[in-house]
Amino acid sequence: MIDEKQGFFKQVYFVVEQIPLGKVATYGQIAFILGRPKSSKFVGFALNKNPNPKKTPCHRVVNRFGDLANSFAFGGRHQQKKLLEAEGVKVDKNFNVNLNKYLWKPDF
DNA sequence: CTTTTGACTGAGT
DNA sequence: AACTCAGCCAAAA
Repeated sequence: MIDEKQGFFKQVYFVVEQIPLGKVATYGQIAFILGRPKSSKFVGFALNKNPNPKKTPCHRVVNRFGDLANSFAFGGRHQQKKLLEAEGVKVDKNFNVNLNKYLWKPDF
């Protein structure tokens, strides 16, 4: 569960870590889970800091259209695309994923 | 302490 | 869904 006593960023990392392999989540969705549906920016902001790139699968987080983030801390969109495809998520040449198929359905 | 910032989103045009 | 405007609010400077 989410420890609300921890920082907002911490919660973001926690939720992102819960995204199952082969699925993706949107910033707004994560923000909603955290109780701050309007703070979608901060989801990305938190990942931008990305203190734990090994533990936080930022590549599974996309915007509401299913497009990969404009910037990417791991080393570029190509890297992200590669990581997603390695997990069974098909990413097209425009770095877009099929949300209807791959969107994560959280249990919260 | 105040101000800036930011990987977004939704409504309006 | 193409583009713009504004809101959202925690962390960093």
